[in-house]
Amino acid sequence: MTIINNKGKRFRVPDATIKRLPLYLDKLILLRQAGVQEVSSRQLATSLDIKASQLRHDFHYFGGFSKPGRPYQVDKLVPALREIIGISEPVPIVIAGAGHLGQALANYQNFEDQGFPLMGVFDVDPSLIGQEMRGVIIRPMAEMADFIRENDIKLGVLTVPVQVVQSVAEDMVEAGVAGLWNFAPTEIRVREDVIVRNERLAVGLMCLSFKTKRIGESD
Amino acid sequence: MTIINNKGKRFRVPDATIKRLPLYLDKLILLRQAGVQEVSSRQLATSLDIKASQLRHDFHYFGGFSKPGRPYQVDKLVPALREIIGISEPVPIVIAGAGHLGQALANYQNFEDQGFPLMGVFDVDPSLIGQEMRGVIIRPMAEMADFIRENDIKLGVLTVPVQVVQSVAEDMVEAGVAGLWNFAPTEIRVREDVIVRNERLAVGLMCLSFKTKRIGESD
DNA sequence: ATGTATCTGTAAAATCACTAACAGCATTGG
DNA sequence: CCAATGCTGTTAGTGATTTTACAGATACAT
Repeated sequence: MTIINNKGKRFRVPDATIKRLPLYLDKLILLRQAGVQEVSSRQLATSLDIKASQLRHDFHYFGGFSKPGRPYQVDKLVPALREIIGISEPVPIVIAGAGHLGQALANYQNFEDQGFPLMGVFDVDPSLIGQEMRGVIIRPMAEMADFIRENDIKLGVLTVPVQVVQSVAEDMVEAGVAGLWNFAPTEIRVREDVIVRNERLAVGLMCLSFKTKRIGESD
Repeated sequence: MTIINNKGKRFRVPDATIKRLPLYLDKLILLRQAGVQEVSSRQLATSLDIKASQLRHDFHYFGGFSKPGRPYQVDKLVPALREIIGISEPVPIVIAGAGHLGQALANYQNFEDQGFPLMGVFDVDPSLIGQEMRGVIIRPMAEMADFIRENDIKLGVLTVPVQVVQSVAEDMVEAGVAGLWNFAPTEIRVREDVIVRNERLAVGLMCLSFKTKRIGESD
């Protein structure tokens, strides 16, 4: 139910396919780091717990990822998927909140590898300000808005306490951010053209627990 | 495509519905914390970006969550969903790796609220061992296996570096864990009756970035 | 009381997604 | 050069999910 335009043309691609593209890309980047050059639809699919035919079906919407008879080439596929997903250019991010979670995310090498360089980290705690993480210095929260404007940052990560997340989110939006990644366990209200992704970690735990209790049940 | 048994009876419930139940529960727990007592299908659904009819359809598989004409009662719904998901009893967890991410998760009050009390945190770093977080003391990694056995822990969280995650995962499985929540950006191989959930945070960032670039496009 | 608005439960219809199957290309080994 | 193998691209068929639509219940205001 989604439309993609590639060089002016318009395709209609199922939502379910769109949702899988980032999974493919993530896995392919891991493979590339491991030095793998070629991967068949079966290899890639089974490692993601889907059928090979589905993967080929997904790729078929975009076409030309490989020649018939030859497996996919990781080096070709990664940029192609990045292009489709819309992250062929690096997408810089900032993090608000340099607590444990903020620092954990800031130290997560993978974001950089996946095309999301960390440009700034902000906090109100004077004992944190000035510390450096991966070459990024923690700055006072008061400087965040200007920094976002000056560097044209479009994605903001919220790892601040739940009490202040609404206000920080508003600052970010005001400064021009187009997407918010919210780790606080609460809803935030912003302009409706701003995309909010609420990361509810507890939901992951529930799914995991659910599955462990159904081992061996008939289907 | 999944079968649920409730008091001896067997129902057939779509996977898609099952996947939404934890989202409902998470949201309802937030509402309960906010003091909300009643919620209509529309209110609950729109806050989760789905149609109200779908929510009612989902609940219909289990039945009896409300009387026709009256909205759902949060206090009734929360335990009912916990029961269905299989987490009506608290599910204790342990965390391996007390780095930033491990500490962030350990300090996440919400897990406790959602029925996943943290029983132990383990690390190899002597400077961390002995520190206390939310009443839980960081212990030496060497004690983890025995602790898991003695306390019959079934869920393990892996926030250790990628180089050692495979080995730590094996220790956990050996000690009796049934589910692993892996935050390391790599695949882990374990007995096939053990459930592994790979938390790929970068995938979330990709989805978010993707959406921000399609604002206003037709459908 | 009675009308109105709001709500859920439910079944049927419409939409969407997945899978199986196979044609045809590429490579390898004899 | 030919057969065997492994691979993708593609389509048609099947299965699953979502949406629509509405009946019947409840509460509230007048």
